[in-house]
Amino acid sequence: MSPTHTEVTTGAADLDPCGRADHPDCGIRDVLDRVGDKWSVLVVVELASGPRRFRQLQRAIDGISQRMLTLTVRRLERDGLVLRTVYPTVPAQVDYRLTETGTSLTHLVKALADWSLAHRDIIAQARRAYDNGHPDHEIR
Amino acid sequence: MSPTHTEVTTGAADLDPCGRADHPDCGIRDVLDRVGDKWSVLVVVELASGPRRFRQLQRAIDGISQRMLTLTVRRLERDGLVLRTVYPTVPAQVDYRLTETGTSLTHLVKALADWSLAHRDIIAQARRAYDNGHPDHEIR
DNA sequence: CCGAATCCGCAAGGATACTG
DNA sequence: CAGTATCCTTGCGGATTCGG
Repeated sequence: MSPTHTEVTTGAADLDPCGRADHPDCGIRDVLDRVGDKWSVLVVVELASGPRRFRQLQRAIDGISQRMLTLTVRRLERDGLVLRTVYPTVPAQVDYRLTETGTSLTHLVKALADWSLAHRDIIAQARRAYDNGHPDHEIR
Repeated sequence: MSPTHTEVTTGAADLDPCGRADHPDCGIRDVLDRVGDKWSVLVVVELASGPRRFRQLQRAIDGISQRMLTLTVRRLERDGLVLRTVYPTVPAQVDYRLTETGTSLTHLVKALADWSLAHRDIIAQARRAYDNGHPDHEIR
């Protein structure tokens, strides 16, 4: 019981990821709604190495279906992250490449990958510890 | 602007978000599977401002249900990103705070938020252009 | 106040078949 | 090759109720 806990504000906005000290849902939801899905980031990663054609992408991204690749790449195109170019050859030939905006995203993705690799062991260890301490508890 | 498109493949691996030049699915899937869900990042954001109790989190994060807050916070705890402390008062009182690992994530989240804000207008514009050029096409 | 447990709708995503 | 169309399963997540 600590009724005098005061407000937690304490002017401690130094670590606030948002620009504001209060809690607007920032633009974070936007990014996540855009590339937080199952495949978008992987497409961006693949395209970061250079332009790719449809089948190339599908082969490179393990487990993706044509349907999901189509949807994913269409959404990225719509948001202006990917440029889609159709060559009127026969059979049809299409290539995808990152736009300037899309390329700017790759730096973030790299940072994410770096973070993941840097903490994967610690996280795995934390999981084992948790699961060990909560034998019967099912969380996932 | 892209007057001289040049080859993005200047030696190939310079922009590769992964550590490797080839295409392993890096650790990106790991991060996204962990915090790519609907609420995790928002919880991290809120906790970045300091420790919070359950109800505080729920009130701060607009629209989240107790169920989702519980699940989210439990997963974060399991992964060692959040520390959960129970005070044996009555009624029960619990607070959540970021661990070192969790705090290290906030920097990434901030970068994400920054990117989002910096590109939101361009992306919105790209969308309008796309939707304008594809009137009847339904992508979302 | 802090949850766990249950029910349930809905949308994401996989599999398959077909077209240009 | 590069998609489109259709069906169908899975599980996320919301609403509600009950317990400590």
